[in-house]
Amino acid sequence: MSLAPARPKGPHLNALRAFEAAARLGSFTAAADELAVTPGAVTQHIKSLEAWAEAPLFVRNARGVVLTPLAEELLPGFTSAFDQLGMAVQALRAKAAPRKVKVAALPSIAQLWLPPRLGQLRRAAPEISVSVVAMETPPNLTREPFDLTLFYGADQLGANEMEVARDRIFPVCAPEIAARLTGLADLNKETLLHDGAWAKDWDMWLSAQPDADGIARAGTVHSLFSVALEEARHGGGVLIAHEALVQPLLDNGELVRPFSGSLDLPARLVAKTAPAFARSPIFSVVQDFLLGGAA
Amino acid sequence: MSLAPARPKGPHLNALRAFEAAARLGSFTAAADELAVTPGAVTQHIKSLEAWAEAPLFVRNARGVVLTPLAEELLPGFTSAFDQLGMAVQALRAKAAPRKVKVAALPSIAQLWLPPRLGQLRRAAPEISVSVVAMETPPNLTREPFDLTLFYGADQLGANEMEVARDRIFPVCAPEIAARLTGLADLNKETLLHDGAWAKDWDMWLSAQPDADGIARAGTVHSLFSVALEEARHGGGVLIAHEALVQPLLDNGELVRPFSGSLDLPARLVAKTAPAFARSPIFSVVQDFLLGGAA
DNA sequence: GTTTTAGCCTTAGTTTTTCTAAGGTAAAAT
DNA sequence: ATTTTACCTTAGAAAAACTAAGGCTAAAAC
Repeated sequence: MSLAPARPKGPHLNALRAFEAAARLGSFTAAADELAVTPGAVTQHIKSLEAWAEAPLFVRNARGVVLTPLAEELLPGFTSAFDQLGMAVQALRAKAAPRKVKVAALPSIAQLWLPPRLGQLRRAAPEISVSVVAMETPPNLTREPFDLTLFYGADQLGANEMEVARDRIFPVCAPEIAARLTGLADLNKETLLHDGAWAKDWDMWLSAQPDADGIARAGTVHSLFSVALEEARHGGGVLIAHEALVQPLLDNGELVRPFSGSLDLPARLVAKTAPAFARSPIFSVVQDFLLGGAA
Repeated sequence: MSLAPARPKGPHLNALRAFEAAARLGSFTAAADELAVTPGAVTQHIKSLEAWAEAPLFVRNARGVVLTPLAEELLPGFTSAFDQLGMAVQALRAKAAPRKVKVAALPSIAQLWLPPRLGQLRRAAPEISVSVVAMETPPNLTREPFDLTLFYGADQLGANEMEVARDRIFPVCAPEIAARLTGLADLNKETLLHDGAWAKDWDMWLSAQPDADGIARAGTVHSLFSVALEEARHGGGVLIAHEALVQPLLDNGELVRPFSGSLDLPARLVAKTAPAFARSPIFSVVQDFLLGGAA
C-alpha cells in the first residue's frame, strides 16, 4: 500500500548459513562449533534472520532449542542449497590449485601416522604440496575446505570412505621397563599412561585380559597422545597405545610390548575423500602413497 | 607437509555471491547494480575470492572483464547453488509472512496503474498487506525478496509471466489544449512532453502517422512519467502517453486524446510471479484484484 | 533437595568486513 | 579530439560479525 523508498535487501548470507547449521544440528553450540565461532555469534545470526522473516525459527528451552514447524519445513531447502554451494567451492579449490592437498586429521594421527607417509609422497611426487591441519572432530567435507580427513570412527563406511587401519590397542613401554614386568600384577607398580580423549583404553584392555582383577585403572592423563607417547619412550610409564600410532617405534625397538594381549576395538582409522578431490588428477597418487594403495 | 596452526576458513559467502553475479552478467558494474552496491565493492569481493583461491577468475580489460576458463567452468555450479538458496529464502518469506505481498514495479506503474487496483484489493481482502517498491529495472525474482514484478517488456512470455496490458502509445493533453489542435502541424506550436526513459515515443508515434513530416520531435523531457503527466494535466503541453498509465484520467475527462491515431508497441505490461508466491494461498486473490483476473 | 551441568541468553566493546566516495586509466565510440 | 564506458585504486566510514564475560533455567546427578 505504501511506496517504500529503498530497495529491500534479502537476509544476510551468514545468517542463513548459521540457521542451516543450527537447524540441522539442533543446537546453537554445535553450529557454532561447525562454523568455528562462538555460540553468541550464532545466537545473533539467528536473531537477525528471525527479525528479517518476522517469524520465530527456534523455541528456546533452557536445555537446548527446538525447531519451529516453519524451520523444520524450510531446513531441507537450505541444506541442499548450502551443500551445493559447498561443492562449488570445493570445485573451485580443486581446479584453482590442483597440486595442493589439504588434509584434516586427529592431532595424534597428524603427528605420528602421517609424517613417514608424507615423506614418501614428497619423494615420489614433489610437485604436490600437502598441508595438514590437526583437529579433534572431523570437518564436514561438503562445507569446509579439505580434501581428505583421517579420523577414528566406528560407523559403517560411507561413500568416499575407506578403512586405512583397524583400531587395535595394547600396552607399550620402554625396553627397560618391560624388563621388570613379569605379569599383569606388576602394572600396579608402574604409571599407567593414557590419552585424555581415549580415557577408557586401559579399562577396556584390562577387562579383556584374563586374571586382571585388582589392577588399578587410573594413571597419568595426557591431553595429547603424542605427549603420553614421549613419556613412555623415556621410561615414564606404560602407555596403552593404538597400533597405527606406535608401529614405527615398535619397529625400531624404542618401544616394546610387555604383554602379548591386544584388543581390537570396533573403530577403524578411516580416510574420507571430498567428492571434488576424488575426481582430481592427483587423487590416485595421494591415495597410493598416503593410504598405502588400499582399495 | 607443515602443521598449520588454525582451522582454515572457506571464502566469504558475499564474495561468492559477487563472483556469481559478476560472472553471470559478465560485468562488475552490472553485478554491483544487481546486488545494490557500488562497483568498488564488487571489485574487492572478487579480489578477495581470487586471493583465497590463488587463481585469477577474470581478465580485466579496459573495457569490461572476460571470464577465465576456470571461472567459466565453475559458474554453473555457483549459479545453481545461489538459485537454490534464493528459492529457499523466498520460501522462508512466503511461509513466515503469508499475508504480505511485495511488488516491484516501474515508478510510473507504481504511481499510476497500481493504486486503484490496490484499493480494490484492500477492500476485498483487508488482511493482505501489499508493499510496493518502485525501481527502473526488474529485480531477479530468484534472488531478491519480491513476490510480483510489473514491468514493460517485449520478450516472449516466460514461466510465471502474464500479459497485463498491451503497450499502446498516443498523445494526450488537457481539454483546453485539445481545443486549439486541429492537425498534426499544430503540434509545432505546443510543448511536446515525454519521459526520459521513453525518449523515442514521440518519434515512433509521429513516424507511424501519415503526413507527419516536419513536426519537431524535441520537447521537454521529464525523468519521471508521472511528472510529465502532471504537466500535461495542467495544460503544460502534449504528452505522448502509454495507455495503461493514463486510462483513469481519460475516463474522468481530465485528459483527452487530440488525435485518434494510436501506436501499438511490441512491448507489453508483464506481471511476473515468484515461484514460491505462485504456491501461496493468497495468490489467486491477488491475481484477481491486481491483475484483473486475466489468465 | 541441593548441586552440578548443559545450553542458551544478553550486553558491551572490539575486530573484521563491507561499503562508499573520489579520483584515475585506457579503449572504444562519436 | 572528446566523450563515454567500464573497471581500478585508495582512504576512510559504516555496518556486520565476533568475543568475552556474566547470567539464567531446567534437567540430571548426587
